[in-house]
Amino acid sequence: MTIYDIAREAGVSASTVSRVINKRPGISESTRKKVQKILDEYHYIPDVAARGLVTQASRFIGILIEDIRVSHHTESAYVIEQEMTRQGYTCITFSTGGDSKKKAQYIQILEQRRVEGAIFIGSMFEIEEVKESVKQHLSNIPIVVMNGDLDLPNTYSVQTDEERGIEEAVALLAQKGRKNLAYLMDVANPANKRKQRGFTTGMLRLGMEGAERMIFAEVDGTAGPRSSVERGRMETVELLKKMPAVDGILCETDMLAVGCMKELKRQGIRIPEQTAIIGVDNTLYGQVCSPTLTTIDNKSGDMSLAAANTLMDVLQGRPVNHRMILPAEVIRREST
Amino acid sequence: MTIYDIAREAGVSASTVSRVINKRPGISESTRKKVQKILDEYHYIPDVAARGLVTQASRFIGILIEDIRVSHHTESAYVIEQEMTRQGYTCITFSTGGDSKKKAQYIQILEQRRVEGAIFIGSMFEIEEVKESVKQHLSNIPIVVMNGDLDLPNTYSVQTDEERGIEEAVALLAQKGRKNLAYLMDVANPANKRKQRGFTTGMLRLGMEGAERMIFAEVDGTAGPRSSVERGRMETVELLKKMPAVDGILCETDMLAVGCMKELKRQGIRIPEQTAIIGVDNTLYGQVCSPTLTTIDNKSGDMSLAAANTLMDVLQGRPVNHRMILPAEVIRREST
DNA sequence: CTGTTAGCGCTTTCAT
DNA sequence: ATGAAAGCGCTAACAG
Repeated sequence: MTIYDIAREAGVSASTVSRVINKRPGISESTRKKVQKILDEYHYIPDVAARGLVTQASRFIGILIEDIRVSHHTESAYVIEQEMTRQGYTCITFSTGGDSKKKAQYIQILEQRRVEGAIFIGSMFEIEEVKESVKQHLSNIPIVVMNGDLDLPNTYSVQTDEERGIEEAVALLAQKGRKNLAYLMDVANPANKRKQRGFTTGMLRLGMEGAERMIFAEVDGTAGPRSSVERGRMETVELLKKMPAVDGILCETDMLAVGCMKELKRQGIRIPEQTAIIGVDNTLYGQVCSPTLTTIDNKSGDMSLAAANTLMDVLQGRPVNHRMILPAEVIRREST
Repeated sequence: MTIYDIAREAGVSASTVSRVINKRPGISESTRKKVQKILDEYHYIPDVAARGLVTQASRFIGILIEDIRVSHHTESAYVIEQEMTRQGYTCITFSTGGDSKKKAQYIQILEQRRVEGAIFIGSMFEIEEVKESVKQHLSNIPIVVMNGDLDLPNTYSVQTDEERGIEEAVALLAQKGRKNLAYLMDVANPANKRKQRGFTTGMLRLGMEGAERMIFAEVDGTAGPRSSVERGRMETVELLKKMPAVDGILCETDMLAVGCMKELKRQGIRIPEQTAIIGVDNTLYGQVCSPTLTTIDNKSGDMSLAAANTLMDVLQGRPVNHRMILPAEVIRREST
């Protein structure tokens, strides 16, 4: 079914049909009715790709995520997709994985599809290869980076102040009388570097010595949820050997914290009496485990909405800041 | 940058450039090199929509999910997207929500985008409105329904035998000496109806009387992960009132089971000594909670792969069965 | 108010 | 081996 088939059937020209479809003014009510009837009869739906070819608008938005299975990424993808769909755009979403070459490949796919804008979810996109690829392939469409920054004329950054959130968490631990704090790290990426800095400054600010020494182990690789739990467990084994007096542990992610708690419980260490635990992300896992987990909520829902809105603003020519920072919030539960 | 710009720059015709891009034979090595050089220089990427217009192939696959935030749906979307991307297709994924009218709307969007195939994830698509909409808008492309069936000439069904899995779970409970079994239900949908039937037959087969009476409460609405946990908790409150002697509870989903366990623990009921619990879905939540949850693995990863493969098979003209059923597996953990 | 024409970026005969 | 021309389904001037 093409517009010509409809036109022939209705005894009018293709442009008239087009006008009816697009609700353009300047058409007699009678022809409109006549054409609409045929349209309905055949359940005609226009080919938006063909339309896009002439209007030069794909109505596509590209979304790149490192791994959609990570729960706060899922949440982000969901919020953005809902919002964009509501605005008449269609989202093309890819889980790129950790590999930077692959990220560049996906950027090419976005160009192939002529997306009108893009959102990159996660600080792992804050790397040189991506920046270069964006310059080459997506330099004239707006791109919003969540929890990261690419610092290009066409990129916008929406972040949560996790660094500050971690500082507050350190303060909370200190206030609870904890003296021997450790920081458990997950995968190395820019956002996590910022969190780590938050721990260091938080410690220094409270006059706690040897912050460096207390930072634990850095691991490379991909941050799958299942692997993070296991890593948390293993890091805790090591931690307890090196620092038996530890009484407060700050974990870079909830999943890490969940693994950490598993091991502490296995060794008969009571939470929070002997050791307090704090995670990051405010996932459902932190509510499901027991004791329930104190966590730093990085407001991924708010951030996602802000990202979607920012993109729409740029797309519709409204003025927008290139950087936007939302506050994080410490959510207190049983583990502290 | 269009193919004509490249052609002019290289001093050849557009068709020659097209031939180089598509690696067609019958072109001299020298022109190929010359053209390729310009192509690389300008980082040229073809517009697949324009290509699709002439080749009549969008290379799009549509994916409809009720809610991508439900963890086994996320997993499915991930597996399918990876597989399809590997095959050169691009996925357009939508979270449709529970509303059946909305589902029909999304089907229209898939037609607008001229997807070449589609996968519907979840039994909630097994409804008349969807079937009608598919007949009207997607009657000539292959559609794979996961965990459900639409029973149309162009639809294919891939399912896990959860019914049988539940039967086995009932047998496990009986074998552990449990006499007073209850079945906690989540949201009403076709897949859950099948599970419920599994419980009933499982009970009857073991000669356990009054199966009906033991089936608990049916709730309508959307099955968000957070709401399911809360519902599990509340249903358990009711259950313990009506059936204080309950010593084995089968929950329709892990999330429900997690909520159920939360309440049992709150009331000081020991798991599994006093009451054994079994969930469905084999989510990470079941590994994170304590005690860890015995669950029925519905193999969503396998099912997703099977769905993706089935779709590819049809797309490439290989013979395919219209129905495919995979076995479920009971995973034993601490809660039994 | 409606039809004719051209063209979006690409591929594909058909000539040469 | 290469180019010219037509056309995919649609919209957008421009006429009338």
